[in-house]
Amino acid sequence: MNCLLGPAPVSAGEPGLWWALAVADGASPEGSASQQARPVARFEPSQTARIVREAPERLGVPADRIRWTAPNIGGLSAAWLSEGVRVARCHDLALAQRILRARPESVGGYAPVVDLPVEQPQDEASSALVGRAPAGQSSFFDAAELTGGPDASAPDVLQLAAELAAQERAASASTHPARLRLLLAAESQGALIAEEIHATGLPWRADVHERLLLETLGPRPAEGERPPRLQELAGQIASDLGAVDLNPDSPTSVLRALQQAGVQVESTRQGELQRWIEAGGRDREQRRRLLGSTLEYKRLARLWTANGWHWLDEWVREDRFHARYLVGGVVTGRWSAHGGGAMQIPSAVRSAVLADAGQLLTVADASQVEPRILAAMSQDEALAAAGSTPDLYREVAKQGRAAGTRLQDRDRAKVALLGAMYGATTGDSGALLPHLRRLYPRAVGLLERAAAEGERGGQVSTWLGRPSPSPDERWHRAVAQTGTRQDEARAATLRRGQGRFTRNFVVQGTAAEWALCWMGEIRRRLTEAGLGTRLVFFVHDEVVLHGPEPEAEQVRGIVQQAAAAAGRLLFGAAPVDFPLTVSSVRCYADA
DNA sequence: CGGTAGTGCCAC
DNA sequence: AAACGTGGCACTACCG
Repeated sequence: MNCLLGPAPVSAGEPGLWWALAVADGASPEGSASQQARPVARFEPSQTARIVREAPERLGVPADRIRWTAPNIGGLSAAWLSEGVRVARCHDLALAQRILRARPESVGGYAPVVDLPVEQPQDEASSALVGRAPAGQSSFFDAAELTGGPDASAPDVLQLAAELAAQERAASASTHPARLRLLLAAESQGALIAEEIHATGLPWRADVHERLLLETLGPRPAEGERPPRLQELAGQIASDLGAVDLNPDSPTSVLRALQQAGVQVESTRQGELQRWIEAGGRDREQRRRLLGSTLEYKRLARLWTANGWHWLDEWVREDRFHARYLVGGVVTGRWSAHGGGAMQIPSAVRSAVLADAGQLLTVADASQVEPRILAAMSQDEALAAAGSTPDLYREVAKQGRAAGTRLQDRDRAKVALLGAMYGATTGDSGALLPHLRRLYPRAVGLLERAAAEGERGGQVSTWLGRPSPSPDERWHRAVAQTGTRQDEARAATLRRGQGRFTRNFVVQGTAAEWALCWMGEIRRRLTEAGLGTRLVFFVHDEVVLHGPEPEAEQVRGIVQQAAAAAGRLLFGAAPVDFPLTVSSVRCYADA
């Protein structure tokens, strides 16, 4: 049972009111969506949480059978959460539309009934405004509030019903309807999860973080000044390199000073400086001493600027870091994060992530997801066999040795596989590719077909059916331009680049789908078990949960079962395992 | 002066 | 300097 939420139709003459519309499951016959729909409530848009609470009784349906349907569910969910209301299932019409319209011809020529752009979650400033307004409004209603007067262009609930029907027809018309429906459900569930993670927040001890900063950088400096330790290092660099007016924050300035001091590098990157030191032979120690202060400055300056006092002021409130995720924010379907750099919390500050008293953090990290995904997608039996062991790379090396290839050890196996998925052509991984192809023709074949499609300018899809974006008009023009040798070189470079993108897209995107299903399964199981433990953080293939210590053992089991269930959801009787590293700890840094 | 490209580093 | 995928973010240098 779908329950649609949206503005009353203009014809009803109820401006400013919303309706809840019950729509039976399954694709409705064309054009009859509104006839099958039954209005079950009319209410102020600030009352959606109440409507959600009352719905099971009004509809005579258990709460977990109701699929709440609206564009940008995240905005609604934020209001529901603030009133302690959590829903089991939803369908986000905007997120679904973004997936379906990316390649209409593969979903029966889907055309949106109404345009439903995916909205960014509000930043802190505008959510403060929303905080003064009655809770429970959808984001487009907020927009109307802020600009004064109702938004006449906001689609009404009957239009939304027609859109839902169009989306269901599109899913049915796709090559793999069940997979696409799973993707739309998982993406929608993601919107709920992202909002819940944001609302709950990752435990973050500001005092511990501040002590760390004090110990490594010295006391907090006045605004516009460097911390003492960095100031000291700046002086040290200047004297080591014999450059008086050196600005250590300016790569140009540092590079000039380095070159004048006889350091033969082309950039100031850490890796290149390290390589120069290592290349020093007998002089290595001397070189290390010469660049020591520069390298140390870079390390500490990064901590200061990215996760220093400013970051703490801005992003940590009452010992919680509230990560803002954008579901499907990356073209591949990965989540991105907005604000606070949630997807790049460096290991250096994870010691400030500490469970509350009596609680534990359960941290689960999925190992080697992408090669396992590749094995499952390509149904490459040999790679799948490697993927059914805890260390896929080690097993690949074993098979490589047995077959007499150059994939002799774990490191080479890893470099070869990662290189194949990224489209490396040079160096070790390029040289190992033929060996990998010999061992795993189906897996490498899948990657090479995806790359070829990209080079042609075509689209590829993930396992569940998320299409890659088409290259834009400029790309096509540039690729068609082959008048001169330079044109041809440029066209070839662009084609290869697009090929690398589509090659990686299928694997990265399918891995993101697995992770989405994993989290969805975790969420469902936590709810069904009635636990107080919550998801509080997510980074691509890692989840963090926070909850009462006595629940931890059960939670570890749930996280494990959810990973296996995600594998089965995507690939059926999964030919590969998705092993996790799971631990329950007081401190994130100890996981 | 604000916008933006370039640089470099963090995460996966 | 690019090579080998996806991002965010902070800083400098430069441009209109």
